[in-house]
Amino acid sequence: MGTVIFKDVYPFSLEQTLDCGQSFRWSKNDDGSFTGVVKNKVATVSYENSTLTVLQNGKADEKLWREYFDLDLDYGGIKEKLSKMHPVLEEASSYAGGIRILNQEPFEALITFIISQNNNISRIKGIVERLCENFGEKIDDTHFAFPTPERLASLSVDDLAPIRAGFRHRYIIDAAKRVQRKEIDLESLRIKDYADAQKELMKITGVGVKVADCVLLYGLHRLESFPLDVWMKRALKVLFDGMKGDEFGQFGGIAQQYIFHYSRMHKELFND
DNA sequence: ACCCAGGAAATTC
DNA sequence: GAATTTCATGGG
Repeated sequence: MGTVIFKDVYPFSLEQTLDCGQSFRWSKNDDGSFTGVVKNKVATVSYENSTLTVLQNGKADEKLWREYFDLDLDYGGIKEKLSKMHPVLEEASSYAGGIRILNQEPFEALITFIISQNNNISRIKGIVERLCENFGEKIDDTHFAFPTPERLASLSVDDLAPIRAGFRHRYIIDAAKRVQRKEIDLESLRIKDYADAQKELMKITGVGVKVADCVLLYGLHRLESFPLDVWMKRALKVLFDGMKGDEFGQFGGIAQQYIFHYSRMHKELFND
């Protein structure tokens, strides 16, 4: 077992970061810590007094967790900037300001957000769990790595029946095959022109604008991405007087997460 | 039973 | 080409 400790981590909230619909692989423990799988590591993460502690299997990997939790970015400063843009964003930033945009693996982000379409978060988690149990490498008794593109590309649509993702099965296979054949190089999308990167992802059957934006934000750390789902469309209309997603600037993705979390926790704002 | 879900493809107008 | 319907499944 390895332990990694990060001090003076602020602003930060495990709950807001790991249970806000950007990753589907973390579960909360009774003591407030979270346990999940990143790459081939099982980790239990806790946060107290501005100290983030990661307990993982294998050798302590400081760099991995620093990147995963985006600890080198100045969220305090970004929060301040965003707060000046709009009064409701100031409110949302103050409410959900502990969120970090995770650096998830691009392929995992691609597949999980394909699964997310026309679906609800609790069911998405179940499907992703079954996907890993069935096709991911076993790490310990109860934890499995996310399946590789090669493994998923080797499957037929029917092989995915046990995960019960319905019409999305063929989308998952198509995505895995394109990545495995290197028709799509996910890493190259980190620096590509945003519209081109979007277009590239949308070659995959089952990937439209919204899923592409999520992959770019959560898998490739394109912080200007502003995914528009049903919640966000509602929020922009009701709370932001019809503002458009591209009006939030280079850290729009962070603003989007603040607004998404704030809106989900304040459903009463949308009872018209 | 019903409605909806971090949408996108397929069909119809 | 734009608007509507369909797609599988199950949480609430």
